Amino acid sequence: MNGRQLQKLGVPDECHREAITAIQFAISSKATDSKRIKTTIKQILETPETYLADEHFGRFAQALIDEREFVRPAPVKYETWGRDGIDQQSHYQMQQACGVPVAVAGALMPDAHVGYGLPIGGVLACENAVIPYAVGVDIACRMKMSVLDIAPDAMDSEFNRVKEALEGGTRFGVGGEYKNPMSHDVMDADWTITRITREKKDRAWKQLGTSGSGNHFAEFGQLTLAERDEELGLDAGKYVALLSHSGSRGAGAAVCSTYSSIAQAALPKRYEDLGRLAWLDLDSEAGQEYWAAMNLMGDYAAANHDVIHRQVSKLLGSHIIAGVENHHNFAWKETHGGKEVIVHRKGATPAAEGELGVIPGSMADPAFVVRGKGNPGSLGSASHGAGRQMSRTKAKEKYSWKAVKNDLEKKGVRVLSAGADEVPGAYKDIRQVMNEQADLVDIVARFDPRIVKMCDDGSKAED
DNA sequence: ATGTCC
Repeated sequence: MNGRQLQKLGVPDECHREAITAIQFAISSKATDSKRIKTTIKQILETPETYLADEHFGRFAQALIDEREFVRPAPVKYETWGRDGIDQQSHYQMQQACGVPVAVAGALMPDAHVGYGLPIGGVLACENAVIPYAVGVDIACRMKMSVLDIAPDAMDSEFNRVKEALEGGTRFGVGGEYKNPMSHDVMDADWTITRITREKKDRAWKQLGTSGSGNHFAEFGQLTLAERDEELGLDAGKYVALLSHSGSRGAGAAVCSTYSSIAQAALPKRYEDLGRLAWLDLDSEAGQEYWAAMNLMGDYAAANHDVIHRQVSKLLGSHIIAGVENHHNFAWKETHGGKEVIVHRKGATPAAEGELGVIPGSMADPAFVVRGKGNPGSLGSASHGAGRQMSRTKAKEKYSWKAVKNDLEKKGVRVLSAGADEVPGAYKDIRQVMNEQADLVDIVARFDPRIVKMCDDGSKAED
């Protein structure tokens, strides 16, 4: 008897394996034959309780009862920051994520918006399991800020030199790569830990020092500290800083899709609707592979920013005197409520007590260097930006890039290239978002963008 | 956010 025949008889998919085992056992021990088996199965389906002690069909009967009694665990509760600015669809996604059977806690950040699987701005803690799409496509998408030893007025008086350093120090575009790859220790790491990292190593090497597309950027701006910060090692004052937003590029995306496909194929039938929220048990082979690959992508993304900063500062003939950096698409083993859990932050900044991070606004609005407060409700997290208030398509319809560019120049922000879908008006107000998460982070310093480089989408930044 | 084979 095959799966199709079992299905026709009304045997639930979840019990097919037990049914087939039982039938084979019963036929081989001559307790039944292929002519009578249909009738037997029908009888068991009617009253499984009476077959529990049956030598051949007991386990099948138990599986049927378990299946009938199964109820999904209720979704775990999650706290939301900035409730008014978050759409219903993001809440729907977060609720569904909280219904994943391995989920133990969740939180939604004030910049939340819809994503694949877990919303962007979503934080989800799971027990001994990892969800590739709760880390995100761009594994270890992250921020890095370097404070340079040059005077703030250089961004005006030596604009061309600064501009050339920015343009020469990184590269944008989906397939963006270098013909002659940069050198970095991360390429000496073991990339054979998984098939996909082994296959993508060469491309990853060529993509070292690149910025990608979408909301990624590299920019110069003025960093302002109202008072000295010991950890940063900076006195109160104004500085020039380089801020970059990039991730693990093609290699990270390949790791995500490879392991989410494995997870989705293994999704139990009763959880089929969870789709991209499919998880991998950390004790499974695939789970361990993903974890190792994710961590390699973390090191690689950090190296990617390292190369960008090294190149830009070298071209400028400057030195790095201080810095802050953090992943905002990643999963960590952490202890919350006395229990070790896997905390996924997808578009969320780690904000444990005392932890430094960078939260960007938009090209016209400040980024903030923040220090975490370790709020247990957000699982020690904060937003990773202002969050979109408008889709990319809508932003392109509503705004004329030329007008926006002129407006920005009046505000003292020079955009070397960008897409019309990244206009400041497409984002929520970062100051309001910061107010909404005042119980998650303290502001340490403010960074005002001055010279901005993003991926050109075709709608020219140059007139 | 990425990159083009089911």
